[in-house]
Amino acid sequence: MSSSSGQPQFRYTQTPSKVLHLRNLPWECTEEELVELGKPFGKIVNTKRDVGANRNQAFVEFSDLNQAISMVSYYASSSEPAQVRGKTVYIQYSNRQEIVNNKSTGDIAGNVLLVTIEGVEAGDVSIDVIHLVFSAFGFVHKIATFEKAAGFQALIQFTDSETASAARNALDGRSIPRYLLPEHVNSCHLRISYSAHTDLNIKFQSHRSRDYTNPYLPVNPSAIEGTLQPAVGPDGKRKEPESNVLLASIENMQYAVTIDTIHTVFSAFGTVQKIAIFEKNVGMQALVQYPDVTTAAVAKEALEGHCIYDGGYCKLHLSYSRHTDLNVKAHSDKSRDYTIPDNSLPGLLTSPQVPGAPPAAPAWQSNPQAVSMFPGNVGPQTRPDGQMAAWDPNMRGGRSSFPPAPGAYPSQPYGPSSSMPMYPTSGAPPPPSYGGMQSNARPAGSPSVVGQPPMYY
DNA sequence: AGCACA
Repeated sequence: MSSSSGQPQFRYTQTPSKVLHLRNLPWECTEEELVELGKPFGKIVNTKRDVGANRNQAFVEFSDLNQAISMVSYYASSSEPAQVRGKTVYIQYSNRQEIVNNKSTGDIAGNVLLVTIEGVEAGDVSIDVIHLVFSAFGFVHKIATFEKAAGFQALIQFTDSETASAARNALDGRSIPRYLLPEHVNSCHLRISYSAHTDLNIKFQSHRSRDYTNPYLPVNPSAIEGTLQPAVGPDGKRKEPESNVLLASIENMQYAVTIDTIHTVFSAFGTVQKIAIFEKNVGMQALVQYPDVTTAAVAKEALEGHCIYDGGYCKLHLSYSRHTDLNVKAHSDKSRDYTIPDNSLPGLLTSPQVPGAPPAAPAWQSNPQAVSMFPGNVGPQTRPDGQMAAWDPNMRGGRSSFPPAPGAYPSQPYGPSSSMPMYPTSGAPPPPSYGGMQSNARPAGSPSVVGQPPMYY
């Protein structure tokens, strides 16, 4: 099994922030010590201590970004590390832009309620039911739901604390009416306190979050948030830390591009773990997860600006996603998780999973899904019956093309000689190793047609 | 030695 192999990945290239993340702090490091540490570089206006499982991390926020930059820069080049009580302290930019002190005990009335729904699974209570229940007390602006150790929780934003208080007083300790819940739910007590939030930051309408004040907010197709637009830093430059997950935008989509197409294309560079596709305006986007950043970087470099099909069709644009591990259904029309065996497709050539066996071989050695989903030589014009050829394990290296969805081709814009898609070599194994930094060299057997002129543009 | 509340 190759479930997201490796350790959690940390980003070493970080966007500057006036908030710094400090770790390896001594036990019970005081706020004064933190302020003292930052004093040579600027004014620390906020801190948050006792962060992390060991409570030995902290955040400090400078009044100005440049002060934070100077501190990070100083210790990056200093021979003496930052220290507190003689203990080396490791300093990085935080991945947030400000410290939010959440020392609310839940008793200070605010316009946002924190609702814990006891005794239910997250899937039992829909966001629409929550909305219905709490709308009885006033306009619900936003809802965000999440699962924590405490259980299924929701943040519910009202206009003001008076409305929130009314809802809290009426509903705390009560239950959601049974008729609004699945039959198997027996008890459903609400425990309500106040959140320290005043305005929730909802990025997408999804099954877990809603913004009722903004009907134009994009709908998130599969709860994959925050990856659709590359983030833009304060200076307007794209900040795009490397990631093992690529975001592929497909432009000029004259032909149908399926998950299988994506899988075949990207498998040329390594094991594809997961894929999610979704529509974006008129085009299409895909998130493609590799086991590691290096593989993703190679694929990104090799594929950027190239076309899946000859003739400038289905041009790929790659960027790094902020995701590192996609949360997708194993086998739906919009997603695949190749890291878990798919038993729903009998006849699919899946290598037997022996307990304790070494992880699956790299994609170029054995990629059953990719190969099996691409029976060879099934081209748009090559099968008059329009049927997919049966999978033939011996059919390796043959040219194949992607059978388009019926009606996907409004016309045949070019002749047979040029109609060969670019990535049909499902059976032609790429070289055993792509480890060498061949930079611009396209790996043999990677998306290109054997015996055809190169079709990269 | 690795990020706070989704």
